[in-house]
Amino acid sequence: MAGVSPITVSRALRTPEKVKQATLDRVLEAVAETGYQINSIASSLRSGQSAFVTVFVASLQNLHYAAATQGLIDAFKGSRYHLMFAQTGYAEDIDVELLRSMLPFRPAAVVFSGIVRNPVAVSFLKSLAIPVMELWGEVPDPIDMLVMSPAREGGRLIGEHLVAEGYRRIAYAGHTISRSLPRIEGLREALAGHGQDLALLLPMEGTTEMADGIAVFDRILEQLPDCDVMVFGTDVMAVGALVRAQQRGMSVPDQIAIAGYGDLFFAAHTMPQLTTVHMAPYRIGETAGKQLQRRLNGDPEAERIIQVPLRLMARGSTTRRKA
Amino acid sequence: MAGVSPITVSRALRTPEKVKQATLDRVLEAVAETGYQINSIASSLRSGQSAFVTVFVASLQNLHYAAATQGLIDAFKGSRYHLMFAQTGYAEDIDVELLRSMLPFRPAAVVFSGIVRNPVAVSFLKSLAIPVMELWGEVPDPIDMLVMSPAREGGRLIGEHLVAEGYRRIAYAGHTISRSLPRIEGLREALAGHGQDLALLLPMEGTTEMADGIAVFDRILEQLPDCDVMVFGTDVMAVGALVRAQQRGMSVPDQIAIAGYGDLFFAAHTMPQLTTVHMAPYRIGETAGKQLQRRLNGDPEAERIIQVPLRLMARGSTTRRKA
DNA sequence: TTGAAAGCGCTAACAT
DNA sequence: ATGTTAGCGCTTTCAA
Repeated sequence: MAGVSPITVSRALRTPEKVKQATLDRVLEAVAETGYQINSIASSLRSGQSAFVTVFVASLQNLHYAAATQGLIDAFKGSRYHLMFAQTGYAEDIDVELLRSMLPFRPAAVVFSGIVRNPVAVSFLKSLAIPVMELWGEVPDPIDMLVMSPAREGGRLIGEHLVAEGYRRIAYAGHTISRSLPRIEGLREALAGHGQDLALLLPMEGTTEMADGIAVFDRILEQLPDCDVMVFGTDVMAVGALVRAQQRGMSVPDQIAIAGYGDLFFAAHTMPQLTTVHMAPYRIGETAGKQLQRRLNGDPEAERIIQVPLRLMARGSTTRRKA
Repeated sequence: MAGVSPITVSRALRTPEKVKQATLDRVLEAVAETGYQINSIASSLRSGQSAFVTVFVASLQNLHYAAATQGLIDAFKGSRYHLMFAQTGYAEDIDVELLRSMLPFRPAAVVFSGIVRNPVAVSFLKSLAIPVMELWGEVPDPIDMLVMSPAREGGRLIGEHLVAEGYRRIAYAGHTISRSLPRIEGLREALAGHGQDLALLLPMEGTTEMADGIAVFDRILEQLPDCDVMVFGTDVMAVGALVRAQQRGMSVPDQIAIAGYGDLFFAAHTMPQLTTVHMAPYRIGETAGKQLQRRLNGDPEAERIIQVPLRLMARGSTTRRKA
């Protein structure tokens, strides 16, 4: 229709600078008129260049993961890459079978909302020789690229804050393994710097819903009756604890202080407002998407490891009205 | 390696029943040994059978959408289809440009987390002749398939409940257009059945965050000082209002009752617990995924329109201790 | 039950 | 600056 060969159309669309202006105009006009849409499948097959980035997200019902995923989507908006959901699974226990299931699409890169720990999966991913992006975790040796939230620093910030506020009988409840471990270590380091330590460490590796916070509040007070502050692995549990404190008529923070982690949307609106650590999950995903694209575009400057800073949100649930 | 031609390998993997057992065994062994992975791109190109389902989700940071998306992902787990994120956009104002951007991948179906209203987009989608799944909305004429939450019924449930509890000066604040309109209509219908109507309708079409609920609480009382119950379009705003009531020292529900919509995870844990309507968003996505697969597999029984029932969660924020 | 030939729509490589 | 040829890896079609 434009009186040119197929390859010229291909060039007009992919590398317009290699086509004479007049030809380009005719091609584009014909494209517009016919509503021609390139067939990416054929294009990928011939060029060997896949346009897919596979994304492993454990659960979109986790607000942090959802926000990070949205940041990732937004970062890829307008790019030539398209995001594909993988058959979901927790990054921590991804197995090779799950990874193989994405291979038929020859993804250009893979993103995990988490850290891949299974050594077989790790070496498999390395063998693929495509960019691999991990999120969140504080690990020294990522598979390839990593955008992390410095959890150890987060724990330290809480610890310093609690010591400064004069708390002495400190309990922690929540996840203690993998992603949460550095946070607890940071917390204990900060306490140790002032000759203190956690008075109680209550590991809860399963779900952490509001009801768990409500239940664990009582358990902590049973095991540590003179506890003066409870630190939770997630804001959701912390809010559960706030509710339970109110139910039991205990004043927060005077009789019992409460801190969370994550700064979810309600944390600034509880009564009292919840002390927590802000992680900027959207920015984590967005940063990961941008870095990954630089890498995919062959930018040699693209850094492998990026930290997204977090911030202590010291609020009323731990802030004592000084006497 | 198995001593057979490529086509036999193809058959062994796609239609094993058409291959002799002995041959099949040899092929599968060779596949296992070599780690052969089919190239889905080549497969799709030749067969014309796409393995992609494109998903338009406005925002994963919306808990309902995130849950529905997770349901969708889980429903497609283990199937031959893979979900692709579209360049996000609100289904309500999707334009044809956005739709065209997915065409290069020749998707087998499209899913919208919402209802497509733009008439140009609607006719474009119809012209594609692939299954189109819309979610949530209560519309009589979906493009193709629809899994909906009967919002009119939801509004009616709230209305009947409020009348039964004896409320008279009823205010509604929140979205009033598109998806929210049937809910308001249902609410007003229920009230009308008892000779009542909304005393105040406060349209809020933008964001609806906790801070908005806090702010709008005051606005409602300014405009309707003798308001006895506030109904909000989302639980998030309703919780903001709960917080504001407590700040102002107003007892809920005695001085002012509050109801939300959506039954988010915190609704059963506020003080008092929040009256709201449960929508089962995960189930909406999951149902959509399952129905769509039946359709893609050519099942003539696959229904086009499915309702996922909702449930009134009458809780303390509107339940008067009867005298 | 298996295979040979052809071709899906595009683009790399090599002309011109 | 444009075109010719070939072929990406599979599966459809037809044949044996």
